[in-house]
Amino acid sequence: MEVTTGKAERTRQYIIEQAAHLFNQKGYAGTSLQDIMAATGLTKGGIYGHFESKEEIAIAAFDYASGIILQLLSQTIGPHATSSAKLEALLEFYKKYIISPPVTGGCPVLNTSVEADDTNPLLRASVVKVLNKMHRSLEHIVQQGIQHGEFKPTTNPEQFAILFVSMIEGGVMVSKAYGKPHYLHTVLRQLHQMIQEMKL
Amino acid sequence: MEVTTGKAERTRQYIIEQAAHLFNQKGYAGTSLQDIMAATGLTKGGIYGHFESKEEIAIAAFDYASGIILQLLSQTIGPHATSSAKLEALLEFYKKYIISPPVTGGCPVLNTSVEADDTNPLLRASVVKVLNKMHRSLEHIVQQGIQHGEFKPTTNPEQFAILFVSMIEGGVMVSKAYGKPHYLHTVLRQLHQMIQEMKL
DNA sequence: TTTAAAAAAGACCGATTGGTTTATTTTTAG
DNA sequence: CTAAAAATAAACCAATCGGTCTTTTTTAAA
Repeated sequence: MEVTTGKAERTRQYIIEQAAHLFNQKGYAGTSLQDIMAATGLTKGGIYGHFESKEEIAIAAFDYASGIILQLLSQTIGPHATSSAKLEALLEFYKKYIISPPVTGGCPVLNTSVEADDTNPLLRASVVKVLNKMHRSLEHIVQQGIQHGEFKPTTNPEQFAILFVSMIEGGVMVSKAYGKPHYLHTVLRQLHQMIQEMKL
Repeated sequence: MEVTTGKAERTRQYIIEQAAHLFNQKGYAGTSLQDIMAATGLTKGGIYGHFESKEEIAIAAFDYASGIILQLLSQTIGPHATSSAKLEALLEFYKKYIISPPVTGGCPVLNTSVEADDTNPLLRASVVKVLNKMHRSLEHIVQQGIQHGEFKPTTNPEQFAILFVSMIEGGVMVSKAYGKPHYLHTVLRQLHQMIQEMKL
């Protein structure tokens, strides 16, 4: 009976973690096996003992990176009772996002989506899965808010979810381009106002 | 006195045009000289007679691609008299954007920004220049709208410009990830509403 | 039409790419 | 403690990378 994690699994996870930061900064095409070798301190043989291809590493790395984000988002909304408190907490989370992103290189969903949408169907599918989770989670929060008489019944949960994700991803892109948090902050302020207007 | 364009200049322009579509789809790192050779029908020698490096091609290609967008945006707002008509015309422009993008691969500003922000300072600088132009143009439209008594004097032009660009870029990213225009359309509808609320 | 100059072809370069194979080391279970 | 198994190193592979150089072709002016 297996109690502790085996060495292989730990090494595999270590490779994924290091690769995630590389891919998120330099992209899939821009990251070489040499880069991953240097970052992990492993040789090619050591790496290919755990993965079949560079693509498999990339997919695992994206799942890991996006998993971190999803987990942090979950932790962020968890402690709050009301829907508006959950949404405001998310805004606060993203306010810190640019200054110290959980995964170096910014938002893995944004980065991977832009690189993969025309070139890598598997990665694109992974991106869509994560976007779906984010949308569903936001829709659920708004839905709850309506049911609890916190938000106007005319509020459209799907519409809000799309706006929330699009605005934040766009704000992250612009802020990263400029290297200034100010742009994302403006977007977050607008989202704050939109949340207020949803309230009864 | 020079009347017509020389052969060299025409070929250079042709390379830039072909490369622009490749870079916009596959990215800088994902596009090889072989790709450009295949797309142009030229050999390496023919290409490097016009450019010193792949990076020089990439920068010229981005300037070309973003130039097309800026020109189309200018043409879009040109014919309209009022500020709100100009802004609504922009929304209409972006509605068609995903279905038939002027440059294959989506938005060059989004694509180049995401790939270059951590890796290529020169390309990033080019992106910032284009973003500045877009922001200034939008600010000017809103400014005019205020001065002509069309928009509320409390309207913040800079804020609107940031929101406009961020929302559209974010909407484009999500729509391209899903392969469905619906997401961008939702964003455009929200922007339409925001424009209405700016009116006196 | 000739001719000098410009443009493009194509061979070539070393370095690097993703990936494989074999030998060696390390781990782990009996 | 030991032997089987797992993990890693390191040499190796063909293909491709971005880029250079020389030769040939094309262009355009005289």
